[in-house]
Amino acid sequence: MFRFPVSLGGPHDNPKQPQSSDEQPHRAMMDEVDFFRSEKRDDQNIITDETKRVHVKRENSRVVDDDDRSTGINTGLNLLTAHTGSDESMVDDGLSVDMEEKRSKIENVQLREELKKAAEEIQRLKEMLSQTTNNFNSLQMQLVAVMRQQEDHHHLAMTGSKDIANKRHEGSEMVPRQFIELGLPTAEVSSEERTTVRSRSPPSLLENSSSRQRGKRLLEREESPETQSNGWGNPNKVSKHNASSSNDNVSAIDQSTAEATMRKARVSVRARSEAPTLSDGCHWRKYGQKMAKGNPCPRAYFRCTMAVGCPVRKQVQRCAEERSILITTYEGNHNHPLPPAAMYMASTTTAAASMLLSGSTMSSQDGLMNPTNLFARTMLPCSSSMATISASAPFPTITLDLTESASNVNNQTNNNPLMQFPQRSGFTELNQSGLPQMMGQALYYNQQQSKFSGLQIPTQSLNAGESVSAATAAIAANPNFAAALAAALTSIINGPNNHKNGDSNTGNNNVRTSSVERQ
DNA sequence: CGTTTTTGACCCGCGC
DNA sequence: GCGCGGGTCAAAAACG
Repeated sequence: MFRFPVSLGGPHDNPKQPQSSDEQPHRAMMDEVDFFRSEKRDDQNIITDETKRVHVKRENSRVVDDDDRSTGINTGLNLLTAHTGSDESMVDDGLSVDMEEKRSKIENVQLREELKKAAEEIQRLKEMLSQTTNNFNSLQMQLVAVMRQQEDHHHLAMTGSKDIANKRHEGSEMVPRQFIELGLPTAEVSSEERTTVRSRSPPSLLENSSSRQRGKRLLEREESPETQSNGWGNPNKVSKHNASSSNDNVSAIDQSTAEATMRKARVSVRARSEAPTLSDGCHWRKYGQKMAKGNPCPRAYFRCTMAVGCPVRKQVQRCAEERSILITTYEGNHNHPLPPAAMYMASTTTAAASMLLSGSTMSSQDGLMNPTNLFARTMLPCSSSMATISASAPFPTITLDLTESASNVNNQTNNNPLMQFPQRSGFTELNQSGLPQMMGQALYYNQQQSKFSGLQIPTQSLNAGESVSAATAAIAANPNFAAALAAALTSIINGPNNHKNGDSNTGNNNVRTSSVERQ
């Protein structure tokens, strides 16, 4: 049902990648074998280029025969295509020096290079996965919006009246507004609709906040880094300039408004930690510290420094009542690839922000029906103390309370699928910052599912790792790519210590089919 | 020497 | 209008 045009482009743009990643194990193994058997071949070999090539092929075929006689054809193909270069260099070294020591060193260097390549490949796949996840979330939000629109139309048709015509008009507005606010292409939006959105959307965004002017000011501030690629400098001048010339560049304003709005949604994480900050995989630069009223502990302000102009910020403050509790508030979405550890947290903020903002941008007439409340209704019954949503705050905020005792957490996770993943990933250790993101993923999934299943809390739900794996499986038509990506996903999600979830790969198909069935 | 942290100043919105 | 509080800036200091 979903398509992933952006992410699918990655692997297919580089058709070598799946192949190379697929070949890594073979290559390493072959090289080892070559190393131990090299002396015979060196004696037999002749130095001309042609015979070198011939030798390489024979060498590889020998190895294949020794290792796996039944599948000689396939492995032979792999070796012919991928091993020629390294083997040739090895032969050259053996001929020029003829010392096993040196060859072994070269072998080691080659193996390290290959490992490095493999690591880079994995890293690239992880980044692609991160992007895919974000795109997936955005698409999910679009789907929710469309379904909401359909629901509204259905409801309005049931209670047909004159007022309903007006409401329907609002409902038809809603979707394009939603699309725009998500920062997605507005090609589907007609110019007429865009005009409506232009004139009405910004106020509607702020109506839900407690202070319209405050929101307006923040909106102006937050526009500047988005419209200017230079980052956060001189927000006031830029915003004023933008405000004065806003009539000229409507789409830019819409885009910046959407992104600024996205940035306003916050995900707050309460966790016990003796460390000054929660290590979440990102690079942060502290840009300020303030003594907040009512709290003897200072509040520190950080911004992401992994990319120039990244709008993500976080606030760190210790709880006044209990100093061991660290409250970390994330705001915004990263505009750059992330390492896996950071991807977890970033995806949380993205998903949570998407939920909150979709809620805040839905029509205000159906308060409890918006995704934010779907989120609440999905999450809170399971663990009311684990996640709370603050709608009265100036910014919509999801608070994840991770300070519960381990026993409580375990008890809850037994019945709460949302907590399965954190529990698995050892989230009780605060430095394992995977949980919030996993929460976000799982929450998002559940929110969507609850939407699809008639707003019921799913009794059988996907955990975050499975959801990601499911998306991966849905994306990857190429079996090689799927295998490589699944391996990478498993390593990302489960971490190095958790191999018992190796069967999650086998569960991917089930997850995918079940999720597809739901759709 | 480049990067990060510290810290006082500043800006802005809000309430009185 | 004024003070307060939250948030940010930017120069200086500290650090690696």
